[in-house]
Amino acid sequence: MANQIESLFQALADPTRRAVVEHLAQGPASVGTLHAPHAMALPTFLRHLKVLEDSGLVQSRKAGRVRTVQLRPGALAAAEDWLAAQRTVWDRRLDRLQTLAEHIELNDPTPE
Amino acid sequence: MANQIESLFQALADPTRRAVVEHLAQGPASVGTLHAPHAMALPTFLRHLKVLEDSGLVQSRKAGRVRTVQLRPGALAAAEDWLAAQRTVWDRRLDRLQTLAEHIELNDPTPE
DNA sequence: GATTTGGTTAGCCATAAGGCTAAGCAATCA
DNA sequence: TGATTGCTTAGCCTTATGGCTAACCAAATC
Repeated sequence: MANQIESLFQALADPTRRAVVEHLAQGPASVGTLHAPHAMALPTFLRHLKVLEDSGLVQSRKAGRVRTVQLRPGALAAAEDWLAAQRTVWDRRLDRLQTLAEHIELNDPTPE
Repeated sequence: MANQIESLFQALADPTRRAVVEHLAQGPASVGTLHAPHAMALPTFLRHLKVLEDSGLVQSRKAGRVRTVQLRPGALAAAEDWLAAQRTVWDRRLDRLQTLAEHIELNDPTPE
C-alpha cells in the first residue's frame, strides 16, 4: 500500500499523464481520442497510458481494435488521504505555535 | 501556477522526500536531524531537500552553521485542490452512469 | 482479398534523477 | 588556535524516463 502511493504520485508527476486524467474525468475515451491533443508519437503516448494503468489510476479494455480507457473510481483516494494526513498534523502544530506566540510574543519562529 | 502543481507532484513522487515531509509535519528540524534516519550520503540527501524547497513545500534558514527546515503552510493545497477537482467531476460522472444503469441494466462494466 | 485503421512491439537515443566520493568552508569547541 | 562539526560544492557514475522511428498485427472497410 505504501507502494501504491509511490506509483500514484509518480504517475501524477507528469503533465501529459495529468492531462489524460483530466480528460478521462469527463468520461471514458479511446486511445486514439486521448492521444489526439498531445503532440507526441503514439508509442510514446502509449507508455504514459501504461504508467497510468500500472499505478491503478486507470483501466482499459479492448473491443475489436479499439481500446477504451477509463478512470478507476477511488484510485485518487490514497493520494488524497496522504495529503490530508500531512495537513492535519501540520495544521495542529501551527495552531499550537499560534497559541504559543500569543503568550510569549514569538514573532521570529526560530525553531529547535 | 500549473508549474506549481508540476513540481509539487514531482517532489512528492520520491519516498525519501515524502518521509521528510512526514517528519517535518511534527515540527521544524535541522538538516542533520532530518538526514539521520536515511541511509544515504549527506550530499545526496541535501539535493532532496533542495527539490523540496524549490517546489515550495519547505523553507529553511541558517543560523550559525545549522540550517533549520520547516514546512510551508498551505503548500500542499495546490495538490489537494487538483485531486479534489478531479474526483468531483469524476464522481458526478459515476453518479450519472449509476442512474443510467438503473434504467438500462448496465450491470457489467468490468474491464481488464 | 487488399487496404486502411487503430493499436502494439521492439529498439534506439538524450536527458534527468538519484546515488557516490572528495574536498572545502564557516561556526563552534577544546 | 587547532580540531571538530555541520553543512556545501564539485564532479562523476548508473539507471530511469521520456521521446523517436520502423515494423507489425488484427479488425474494419472497400
